[in-house]
Amino acid sequence: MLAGVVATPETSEDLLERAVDLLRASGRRMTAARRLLLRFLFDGGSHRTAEELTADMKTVFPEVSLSTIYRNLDELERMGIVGHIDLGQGAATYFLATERHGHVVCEQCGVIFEIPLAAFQEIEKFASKHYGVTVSPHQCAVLGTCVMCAAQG
Amino acid sequence: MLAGVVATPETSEDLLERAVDLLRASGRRMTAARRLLLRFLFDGGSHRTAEELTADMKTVFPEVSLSTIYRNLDELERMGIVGHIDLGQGAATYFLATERHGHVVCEQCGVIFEIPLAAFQEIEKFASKHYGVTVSPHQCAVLGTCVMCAAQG
DNA sequence: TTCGATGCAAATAGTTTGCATTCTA
DNA sequence: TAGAATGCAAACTATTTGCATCGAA
Repeated sequence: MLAGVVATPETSEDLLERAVDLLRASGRRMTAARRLLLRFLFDGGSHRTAEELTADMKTVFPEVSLSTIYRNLDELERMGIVGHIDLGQGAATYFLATERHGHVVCEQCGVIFEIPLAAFQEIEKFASKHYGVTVSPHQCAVLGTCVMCAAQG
Repeated sequence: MLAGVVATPETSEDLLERAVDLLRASGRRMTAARRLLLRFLFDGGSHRTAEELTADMKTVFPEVSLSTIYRNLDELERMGIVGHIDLGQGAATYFLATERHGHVVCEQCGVIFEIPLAAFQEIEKFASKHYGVTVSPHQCAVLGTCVMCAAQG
């Protein structure tokens, strides 16, 4: 899977601060793994899998374990700090929730493209009008085929 | 997972005929499992998992195996007879490809709602204009929360 | 009678969980 | 020093694959 388009969070400072505050406020502890995960989430590229994040972190902190990363990502997601998309094919990718956006993912190579929420308006309208459903486009990905893969047949 | 809104294929006769023709034409064989799967796909409700389909089929043909169903669904999908969506959470659901549509899925209870492709136009436009990506909305699902689940908190 | 299709069991991938241990507040 | 968090290994779910056998054409 290739690296996707990188989210360039405009408020990543604020978000990090919020993350730390929320952790503190909820009686959680600032452990080495946690601190490092936050650093890698904020410094590294967006849209990475738990495995990729763990691999990166192991270069600095070799004893960190994949399950800790999953547990922390889960927690950060419940706190609204990160989001993730899961295509059902391959691993889920995690990203900072600084800028809410939808996704289009190439089915062939897995590159991820960000789509502004505005483009999801028609879907939101239809879903709410006909089914009373509130959609959360940032948690999903529409599949597609990118130029490169289309060119290769 | 509750049963979703049922697709009411308008051309299911044609599609079944096409399925049989395609199978014959490509040198494939009309086995008991294959015939039965087609029958259950066309007669039963839409949006069912491989496991659900297998369970249904076992009531009539107990020795059928899950792997056969996966293999056949895969084949039928490559032939354009069925489609499937995979939320990454729980099993993928399969449906007849008679009527192309997108999906919105309730994250809490899994009910599936169909969204007309027209509602995906903005996404298609944006993806093609900015990234050169061709999207296939029928193969994806946007997550959301249905009225029932929203009411329950 | 060939070779596509099947059933079964084992393998796989991604993620989650149980539990004894470690470390933060 | 309480109990949150961790690492490790094992469990789990959905799906795929290997292989001997079966059966449609």
